[in-house]
Amino acid sequence: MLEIGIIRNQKERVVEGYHKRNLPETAIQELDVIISLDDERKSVQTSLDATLAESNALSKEIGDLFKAGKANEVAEKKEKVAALKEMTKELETKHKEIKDRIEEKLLSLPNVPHSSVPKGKTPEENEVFKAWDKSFPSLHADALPHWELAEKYDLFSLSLGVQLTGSGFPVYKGKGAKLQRALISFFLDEATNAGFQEIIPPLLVNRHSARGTGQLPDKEGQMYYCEKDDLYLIPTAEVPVTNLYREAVVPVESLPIKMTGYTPCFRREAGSYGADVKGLNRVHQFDKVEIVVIEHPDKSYDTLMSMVQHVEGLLEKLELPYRILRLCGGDMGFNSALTFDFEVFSAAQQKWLEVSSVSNFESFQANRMTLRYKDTDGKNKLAHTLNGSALALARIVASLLENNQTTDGIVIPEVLRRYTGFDKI
RNA sequence: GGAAGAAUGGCAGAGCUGGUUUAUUGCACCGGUCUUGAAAACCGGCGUACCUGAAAGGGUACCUGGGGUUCGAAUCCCUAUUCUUCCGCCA
Repeated sequence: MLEIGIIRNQKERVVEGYHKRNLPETAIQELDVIISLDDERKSVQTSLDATLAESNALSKEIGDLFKAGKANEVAEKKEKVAALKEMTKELETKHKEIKDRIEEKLLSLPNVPHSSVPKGKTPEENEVFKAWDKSFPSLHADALPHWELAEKYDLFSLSLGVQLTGSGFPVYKGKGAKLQRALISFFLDEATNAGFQEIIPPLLVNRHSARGTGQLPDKEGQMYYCEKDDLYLIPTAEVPVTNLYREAVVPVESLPIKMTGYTPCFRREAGSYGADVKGLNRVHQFDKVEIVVIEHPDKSYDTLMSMVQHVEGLLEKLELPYRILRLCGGDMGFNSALTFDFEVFSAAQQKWLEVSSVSNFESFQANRMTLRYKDTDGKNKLAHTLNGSALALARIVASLLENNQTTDGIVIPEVLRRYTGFDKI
């Protein structure tokens, strides 16, 4: 949720940013509506506070009269307070109504893109921030896509998942299962070695948490929901891990707070279809190691770059061909101010697969969940939050299988062998 | 699942027979006195959000969340949530 102060004081920057996102003019006009609603809110509060002050004073006088034994003089004052109370009620209702309307409008506005974000509507307009300048792996003639490799080596099965649950819920088996576990351990070890504290969070969250990181109301339809208990299955570890600091005030010295967590992720992916959903390209349940940072506003962009480097390191170590994109305004998520996407090249499918997304949300999430730090001047200020996948498993597995296939098996990257215990599938 | 009790400021912990209450006190923290320095002792300060104001200041709300009674509620009533203890069930 955008800070109302930013809308009031930096309106030009907001408008410019929204143009980069290609928002319709009606969305931009909302800014003025919000400002005038906020003006109204202020003036209503001024009268409300004055009315309350008057009743408070009268009540005190009534108390004093009772004590002085002048109960007979009380009636008139009581009537006055009763009249004030009517007024208070009206003003309170109005005040709440305006506040709710402002909140509702603020919730519907996306974050303001960072100045480096390119204008654009579609993924094609994303900027290649770092291209792959080495050669792609050359596969043998009978190279297979990962879903066929899975069958050939009995690594995972989507049809068994259908039997148990439905489409998009893979069942990993044998070396396929071990490979999952190896990747998770590898990613977690890399993150903890880089100073991220490991967290194992719950996989279901309440609506406050879903709202805190911005999944609600924006992505309600993308989450699995347990109606009976009013809980959501997490679409990413970002949700529980960031919400550990919901409504917290942390000392400035404790920044940055660096956390990592492995969780399965659940996504309904409503509306997806076609070739993109083949194999592990798009599934409803996948494993992911996430990194989350709570940072001082002055340092959040340096931190973003160090997170990008961390993810790059992982892909280097896995020896996968990758590139980094700086997302354009139109392709960037609702909450983000700047996002770098990582894509790995799948040699057998001949296409790039998104395996990580690293973003700075600035104060957008922090404002929604009131996550603050106590500054050296003693004031509480909104922190910045950042997160990134490091990494999402299913597509890494897909590209690993495809890129590393040879005529006599699939080669496991060197760094993973101590986790898998085998060097070839 | 059943029964009883509890939820107060960074922490501990009063108030809870309704009326000089943001709230006794202790610890922590900050400033000062003393000291060569530190500790101790003593003195002073010490919540958050919003409104108003150039500022100093003034005002309002907040004692888990929501609702109610009352001229007036931390204090009474209802409700939700969480925690503790006991009983039941159980990986």
